[in-house]
This record gives sequence, structure tokens and C-alpha cells, in this order.
Amino acid sequence: MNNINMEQVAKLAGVSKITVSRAIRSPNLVKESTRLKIEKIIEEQNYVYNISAADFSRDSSTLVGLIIPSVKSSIYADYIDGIDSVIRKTHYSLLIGYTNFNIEEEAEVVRTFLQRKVCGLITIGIQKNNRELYEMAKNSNITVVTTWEYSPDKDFNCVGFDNYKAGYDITKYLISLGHKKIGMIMGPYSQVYRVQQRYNGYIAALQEADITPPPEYAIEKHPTFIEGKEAMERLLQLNDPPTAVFAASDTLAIGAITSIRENGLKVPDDISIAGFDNLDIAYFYEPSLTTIRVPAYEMGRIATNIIIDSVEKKQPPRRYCLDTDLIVRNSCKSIHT
Amino acid sequence: MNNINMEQVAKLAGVSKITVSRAIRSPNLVKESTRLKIEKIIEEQNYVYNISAADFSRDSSTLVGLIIPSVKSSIYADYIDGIDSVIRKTHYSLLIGYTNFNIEEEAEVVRTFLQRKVCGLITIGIQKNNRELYEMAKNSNITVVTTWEYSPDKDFNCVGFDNYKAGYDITKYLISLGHKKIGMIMGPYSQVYRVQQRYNGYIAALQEADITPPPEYAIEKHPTFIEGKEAMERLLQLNDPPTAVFAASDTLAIGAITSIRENGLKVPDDISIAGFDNLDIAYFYEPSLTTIRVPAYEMGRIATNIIIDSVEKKQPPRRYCLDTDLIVRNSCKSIHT
DNA sequence: CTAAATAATGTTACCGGTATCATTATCATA
DNA sequence: TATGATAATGATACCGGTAACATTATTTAG
Repeated sequence: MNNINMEQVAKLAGVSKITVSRAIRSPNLVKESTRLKIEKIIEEQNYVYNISAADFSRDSSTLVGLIIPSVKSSIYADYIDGIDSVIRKTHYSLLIGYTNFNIEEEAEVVRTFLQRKVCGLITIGIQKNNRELYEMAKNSNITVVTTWEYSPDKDFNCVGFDNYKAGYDITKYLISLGHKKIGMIMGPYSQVYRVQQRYNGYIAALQEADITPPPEYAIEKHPTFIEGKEAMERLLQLNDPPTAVFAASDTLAIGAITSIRENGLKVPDDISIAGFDNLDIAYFYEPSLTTIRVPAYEMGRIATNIIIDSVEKKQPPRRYCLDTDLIVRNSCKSIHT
Repeated sequence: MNNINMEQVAKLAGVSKITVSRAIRSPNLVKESTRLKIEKIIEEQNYVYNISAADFSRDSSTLVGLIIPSVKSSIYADYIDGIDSVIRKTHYSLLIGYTNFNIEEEAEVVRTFLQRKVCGLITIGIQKNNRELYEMAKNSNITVVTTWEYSPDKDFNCVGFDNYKAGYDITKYLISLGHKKIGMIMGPYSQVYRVQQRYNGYIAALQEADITPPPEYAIEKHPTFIEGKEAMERLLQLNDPPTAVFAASDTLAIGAITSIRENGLKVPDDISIAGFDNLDIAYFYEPSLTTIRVPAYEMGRIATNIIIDSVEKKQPPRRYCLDTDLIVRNSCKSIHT
């Protein structure tokens, strides 16, 4: 089955191979009558254009590599949707690699992607421990885009938002409700820039109100329901537990709320919980989550566009800092008397 | 940067190109001392193996194509995790294409994947409207695996479960709680086999109890929170609304519960809601969802293994029917007096 | 009407691996 | 020690496109 190639199409159409190639890739370079003739043959013969061969001969593929920590969380659903919304309109395809929060696996994924000659790489955060990896990619002439943070690293394309401000805003909001004992449950990696930034924002807002939280108020966990629950369990066992908690992901927040409920307490009556990300579930959960809306879809869209633009012609790094919003719902409550 | 190729590695190691190729792909065919020599050069020269070229010359790639309806739902998280758990241990990579529940987009994705010479295709359900698509793939010597249903189509590999039984089981459970007015919210496509099967199971259980539900009790919606909510809204507006609803996805169930809550009613006190899929959120939601556990991770794992095995050597279609379980939690309640 | 500009098409070489078959080294056994 | 078997390596052709430059039609302008 399926064996005719471009050469044969050309022969049947009475043109040269390269004209067929052009008719497929840049139809406007080919006279209409010729194009029609070629398209007819392609149709009749059931010719399948061999992207694999094309990519190889150009020494660069039309694959966009995306590297994300984990499939298991829905955190990146909108984000990937944004990426796909651009990809689907082009002749590029999306290659996804999961790191499981593990730098070795991340290295492995990047290595494979380089071997596959991806034309671009979208990553969530570049920091000290993985910078070298993406440096390598850039040196191989691959467009790299960092997302989910407005990185200070000017060498890379970047589509992010102000994690510091987001952390600050939501903490400020909790303070405005009268809370003084405010904990934080955050991502697992103290070396991750965007997590640090959220934490810094949290601390800054507290300091502005002359509050210094005890170190046990900050807990690092993977952003899953179950770990959010575990984190809250620990906070509840403190002698003087917080009255409000900023969970740096809605999944953590939901886990935390579950823990609170199982301990016979109520959110927001007994404890306020704020989330982050504004996942779909944030609205549908009971109580609905007060959270930070993050420009996930937009980031995905823009990052992909950057890559595709760069393939057409080299460009200097572009840097975007998008907006976030505080979304007030029902998981936080004022404790002013 | 990054320009040395296999030929040059060979020269530097004082061997032929093909020996380098073997040292990389089948090290056991090469004498240890030779292999070490080659590996040293590769290391020193920072040689990057060109998968793109290799795939091309073999006229088949090491890409596994996965076709799923939507990124936006977390329904497939475990499933993809299962796929990735196999992929990550091999030299294959995962190519994902989203169809947005749209047959044209699905066709486009399949077409692209064929052009990319994927070695295998994993799909969620083959039915009348897309069978031709996968027929084509099979004719191009690509291993196709259907998942999420135990398909009657013996021509394709299949890793599924008994959707009929699952629908039957959960409906039976609702009946056992004393419900007689039981509605169903299901996936959007009456032509989709696995949805039909669940519906058939639902109907069968009811008929066994001499119940014939009015047609307005069955609603078709995309499996998202918001559409679940819309569906429930409609059910609540009926003159004689159901006292229990089987939602064929946990996302639909959560949407439904939200609607019920907004209408001032309680789950499970006023209405019972059963879900499907046993997503992570099912346990963490309030009320926690009574649902059907589905072998998502396993299906992904096995499907991927089938593809990889088939690449090594042709094999007759394999067919698996895995188990599901009824998981009883707190979203359904007995109405026996 | 001719020259220059532009559109349309063609020629040739090459991208970096793999497969197939052939050859040479090494080993085990009679 | 000869001989067949096996291990290790090599020679050659080929996979199906693309790029760069060359050539030939066709149009436009003076």
C-alpha cells in the first residue's frame, strides 16, 4: 500500500519534483493550472506527503516540544489548549514530554527532543538547575520559550506573569479580611523561581502589615489534591494553626479543604483557604475557591506563536508579562469582629 | 554548533559508520572495546544522534500518536500517564493530537500523523464515522489500538472495558437505593459506541426493575463541568424530575451537583448523583462521588505496549477487556422509607 | 518592439542515517 | 590442526524530500 512518492507524482503530472514540492508547500509560487494538475494526481494516486523526509532534508523538524512536570494535574489543561489552538492551524505538531518534577527525566526529555530536531521548545520555568539544558537547545538553534514566569533571564523568550504580585495580591486580600495568622502551601521546589516569587509576595504583604509568620506556616508540596491534604493536616496539628492559608495551586487548596472538613471544621467559617490558577473546578467546588486567575491559555498561545515566528525568521528574544486577577469567591471569609 | 555526524564519529573512532550505528542501537552486536572507543568519541565530540534521519531512512518513525477528544478535561490524565509510563522507558516519543470532538479535526490529525509516519496510533473509540480513518492507518502498516471500549471490531487491537456492565452496575446500585426516577447525563455523541453501551446498561437495569424512563430523562452533553450543570438545570425544570441521576463522567456529575446546590437543593439528600471515571477529584469533592472506577492507567500502559511489541514484529490483533469497579461514596443516598 | 523585470519551472547535489549482503576475525570442536 | 560456526565489521545503495542556483516563460515599461 501507500508507496507513491513525490518523484512519481511529478512524472505523472509532467513536471519536476521540486514543482510538486512547491505546489504543496508554497502554492502561490506555482501557476494555477500546474497546481491543479498536480493536485489531481495527488488525489488520484493517494499520495501521502512524507513529513519525515521533509524534516530530515531541512535538518529541522516541524515538531514543537513541550515539557511539563506532570500529566496528572489539570493545572496545564488551559495552557495546552492554548498551545494546541495555534498548532492545529499550522503544519506543526506537538510533542509532549513529562518530567515528573525530576531533573534527570527533564534532561532525558530535552535530549530526545534535540535528537528529534524539534524546531522549538516550550518549558515551564528555567532556573539554575536546568538552565544548562535549555542553553544547549538554544545553541542548537532551537527557539526556547519559558512560560509561567516573567523570568529575569533575558536570553530566552519568555511569556509569563508576575508571580510576586500574584502572591502579594492574594495575601493582601487575606489580610484585608482581618487574618493575621496566614500560612502558605506551595510547590515543592524551593529553587523554582516562580514559586519563590509567590512566596516572596506572600512574605512582603505580611511584612507590610507587620506580620512575621513562623517558619512552620510554609509547607512545600507537589501540587496535587492528596499532598494539599497532607500539608493542611500538618498545619492543623500546630499549636497555633493559621486562620487562613494561601495554597499556591487550586489542587492544593482543594486538598487542604478536604483535610479541614475531615477534621470537623468548615471553610470558610473556621479557616479561609485561597487557591491559585483558577482551574475550572475552582468555580464548581463547594465552597467555590477564591483564587488567582492566571493567563494560562494566553501563555500557551503566545509561546507557540513565538516559536513559529522564529522558525520563519530569526528574531531577538521576546518577553511578555501578562496580567493576573484576584477572583473572589466563597472560600475566604472576613474575621473582623 | 552541533554539527558532527555519524560518519565523522566513525572516522575518529577508526571504524565504519555502520558500526557506530550498531554501537548506538544494538550495543551487543559490537565488541566492547570498539563500543567504548565509539562512546568516548561521542562524548568528546558532543555528537547528537539524529533520530529524524534514522526515522526517515527506516521509513517509519519512533513516534506514537495519541488522539484524544479534548485537553480541557482531566478525564484522560491517568490514561496519558499510563501511556507515558511506557514511552519514557523507551526511545519512542508521544505525539498528541486533539480532535475537539470533531470528526474533521480528527481526520486532519490522523492525516498529519500518517505523514509523520507514526509507528502506532492510539485512539479512544472507533466507530462508523471514523473507522475509515483508522482503516487507512492500518493499511499504511501502522498499528492501531482502540481504547476505552471493548470494541466488537475484531480487526483492531483493543484495550477496553465493559461499558455496558459499568452502566448497568451503577444504575442497579441506584435502584437498590430505592430510586425509580433515574436520569442519565451522557457524552454528546449518540453514535459513539462506548456511550451507547453505558446507556444500554442503564436502560437494561431499569427494565429489569420494570422501569421505563421518559425520554427527557436522558441528556447528551460534552463531558465538562459547565455542560453537566446545564444538563441538570434541564432535568430540574421537568415536571417530574428524577430523584437520582447517573452522570457518565465525574465532570458532568460535579456540574450537576453545582446546579442542584444553586437551586437550593442538596446532594444526596434531595437528589442522588452518580459519576463515572473515578477522577482524583471524585474523592476530594464534597460530597465525594459515588462512581465507576475505570482502568485508565492500565489501558494506556497496555495500548502502548501493544504498539511497541508490534513494531518489533507483526502480531495479530490483541484484545483486552479490563475490569471496572463500583465505588460507593457519599453522593447517593437510599430513599427507602 | 525590445529590454529588463518577474514569474514559473528545472538541475544537481545533498541531508544522515539504515538495510542488505559480503567479508574478515575469532572461537569451538573433532 | 583443520574446519565449520559465530562474532565483528565493512561496502554500497538507497530512503524522499529540500536548497541553491540556473534556466526558460511571461509580463511590464520605456
